Amino acid sequence: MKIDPTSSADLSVQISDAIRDAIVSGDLIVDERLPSEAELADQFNVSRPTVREALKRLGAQSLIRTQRGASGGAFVNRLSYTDAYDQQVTTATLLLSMNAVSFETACEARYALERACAPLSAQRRTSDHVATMRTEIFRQGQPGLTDESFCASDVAFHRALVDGAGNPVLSYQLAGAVEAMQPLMNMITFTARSREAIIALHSAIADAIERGDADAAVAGLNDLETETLALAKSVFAARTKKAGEVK
Amino acid sequence: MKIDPTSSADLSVQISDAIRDAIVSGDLIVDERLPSEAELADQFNVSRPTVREALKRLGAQSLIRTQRGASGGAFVNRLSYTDAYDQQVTTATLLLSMNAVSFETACEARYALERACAPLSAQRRTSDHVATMRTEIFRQGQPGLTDESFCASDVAFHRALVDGAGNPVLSYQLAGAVEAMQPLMNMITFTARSREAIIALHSAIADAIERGDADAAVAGLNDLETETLALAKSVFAARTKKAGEVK
DNA sequence: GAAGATTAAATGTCAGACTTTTAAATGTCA
DNA sequence: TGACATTTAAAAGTCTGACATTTAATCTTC
Repeated sequence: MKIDPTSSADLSVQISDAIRDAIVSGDLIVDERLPSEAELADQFNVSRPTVREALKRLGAQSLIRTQRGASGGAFVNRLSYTDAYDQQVTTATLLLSMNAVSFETACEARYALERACAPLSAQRRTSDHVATMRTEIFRQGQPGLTDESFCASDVAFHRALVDGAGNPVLSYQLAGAVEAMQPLMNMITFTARSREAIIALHSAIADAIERGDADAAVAGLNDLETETLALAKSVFAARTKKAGEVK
Repeated sequence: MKIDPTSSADLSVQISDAIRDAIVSGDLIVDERLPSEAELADQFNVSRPTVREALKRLGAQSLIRTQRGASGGAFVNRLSYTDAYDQQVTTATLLLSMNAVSFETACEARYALERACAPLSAQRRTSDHVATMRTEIFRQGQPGLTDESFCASDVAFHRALVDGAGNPVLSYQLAGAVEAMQPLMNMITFTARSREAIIALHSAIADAIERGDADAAVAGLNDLETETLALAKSVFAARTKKAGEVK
């Protein structure tokens, strides 16, 4: 690992890049301990704060973890599904909120991806997954549930559906699509009637998944997408009209 | 934005969390300038290096960007699709390589997701997308192409297919699934015959997309998945046998 | 008014010291 | 001998204060 002191790039960037490359290429293997900050500073011929800035950057991407105390230090981190999942969700959420992605676009992407999981889920889901879906459906029917809680339960329902496919890579990929939609969904007010409609569709989907009927599950997701889209459209239309009246 | 000096968490972590929350919640808006490092150090009652570490972490996640010089500083960054795309690809690649994900699992996830895009792509693809697919198919047929280049072209083909759906959120989500597979694909040696088979399937898919035939496109992807899986299985089997002989 | 020189503000870097955490080595006692 | 307390040292975390570098705005001069 070497850096180029004549390069215009910041030293700490060069250092974090060098270490990142070593990790990605496999030169540094999982759980291997990096030299201490002081040693790294020596090796790269920079000061310790500069090394630290580089390490912080790597830590932010879960590429390393640090431990204090004797026999502590920076260790190459095994990127767990949970870490990747979390990163994925925050990135997707920010992407959607910062780029004014339309409800339609996000919704389309989400349901397209979920339909991809449905056949696998119908085939492999365990009873646990079905139970979770049922539980969430029941929760969604409880009176007095806030819109936020309703949305959160909706996310949990869809996660169970996706996890039912039994493919962790798929679950990870879907994390962003499913969870990042929540802030957008939270902008919707659910009337008692629209909740009823959604719950009915959820039940149909859960039934299909339980009896291993892939086609019915896909069809159910299609219906749910149509319903969600129509609901959003009517809510936004009402809001625009109201804004016009106020003006 | 406040931090709790009695908390056991590292100060720089608390600071980066506080700023991150401010960005995610919308308290800080895109392109807004943060106070200078010295001012932040004052506000949080910490030293400048501590603030800098926090900022580096945020920079690593593309949440902020920094500029040197007068009227420089840290600015809230609009997370672009390209930034998100890149992050997604590196995370997915690392996740696969560090967790010994089987070829089958990754392959299944990838094709499931691609099949989700196919119908949309068949409906909306522009002539550009079709042209890209044709170009890559042609390239794949060139003699003397290395296995790596063949894989890279394969990725380009599939990206065009996905982009054809005209949904940037979908393209972003698929980035990880498509590109992270490449290192796994690179482990495969492609014989002339297996290349021929793949190219034929690619052509069939491109044809289907061009004439707007969603079902045929999905079927083509199915065939391609089967072919890829069989190919991988035979390659790995041959390798295992060879290793056994050597022993 | 435009080109160039100056200035000031901000990040980037350095050096060295101190604090806190933590595991391991050491010591003590039953 | 073995379990428990104590010491110790290594490492990350933090602070202070300084200097270097970059860059936009301002000032100066023609």
